[in-house]
Amino acid sequence: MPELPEVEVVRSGLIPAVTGATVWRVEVLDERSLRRHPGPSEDFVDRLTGVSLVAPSRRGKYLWVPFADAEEALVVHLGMSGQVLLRDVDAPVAKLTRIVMWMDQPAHGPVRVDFVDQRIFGSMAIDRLVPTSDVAGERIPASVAHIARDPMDPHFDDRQFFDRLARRDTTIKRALLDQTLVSGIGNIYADEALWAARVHYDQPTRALSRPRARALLAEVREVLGKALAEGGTSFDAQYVNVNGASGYFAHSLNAYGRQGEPCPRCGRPIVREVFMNRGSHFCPTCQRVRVAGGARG
DNA sequence: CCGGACTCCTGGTTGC
DNA sequence: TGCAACCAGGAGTCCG
Repeated sequence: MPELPEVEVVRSGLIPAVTGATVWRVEVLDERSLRRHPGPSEDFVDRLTGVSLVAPSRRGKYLWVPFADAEEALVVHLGMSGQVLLRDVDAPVAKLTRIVMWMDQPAHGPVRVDFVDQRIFGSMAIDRLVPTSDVAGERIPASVAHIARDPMDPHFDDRQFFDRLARRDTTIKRALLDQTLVSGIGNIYADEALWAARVHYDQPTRALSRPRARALLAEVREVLGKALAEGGTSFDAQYVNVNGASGYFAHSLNAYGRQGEPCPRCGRPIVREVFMNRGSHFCPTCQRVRVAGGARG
């Protein structure tokens, strides 16, 4: 499940290949990967063929490559299983490849960018760029404008986040996964940050004290930052690859996928419960629901 | 505003 | 061994 760190690895890997590149051919092998493109695949191909690209941007789990005209961008979401692969122009096309783009980059020469996606929850689309509501001169695809800034964004407003969190009548993991409140966090890093901060996934946000909320956000940044660092070290510039949980970050997980194994902090077994139709991994000893004014749950 | 159900999807795993 | 059922879940939409 690609989350912020994995998407950022893809973004940074794409920089040398696509910045200043001109697209000269596009082939859509599976139209389902264009589900979020408003129009038929011919429209996607026509609008992308011949354009020049600038350096890719990211917000949360969304990635986009603006066109040099600054009016539109190629928007990418990896979904559950999406990968962006850089290949030689005549390399064989891998199984499950949904979209293939050929481009020329002045310094790097010809390159092929393949969008591979097993489960097809990911997508590519062309969308117009609109100004952001909070930073002058900054633009974002219209379809991404509703997504909140991520915690690694220099313009992320901590205080506004805490205020919105406190005002919400919901529980903390639901809030962490709500991309309109804070973006980039998925199931894996939510469980990891909650474990690190000793917060139960079903903790009501209104009963989460400001200091504990502050500590949780710090752990979110710690977890994402660590994953970014590990992704950065294992990244091969010739081959942009994302494998999510089974990929490079799996070995450093404390809670996610470790049900039955001892909690690295207290030694008691990690438990997995189904919450929001996905697995929640936590230590029932370290992570307890607290109600306002006391400890219990 | 909130949450639950539903939808999209298929390789790998489990169970009989 | 064969095959069906099940599982993983990001995000949008609809509905109560």
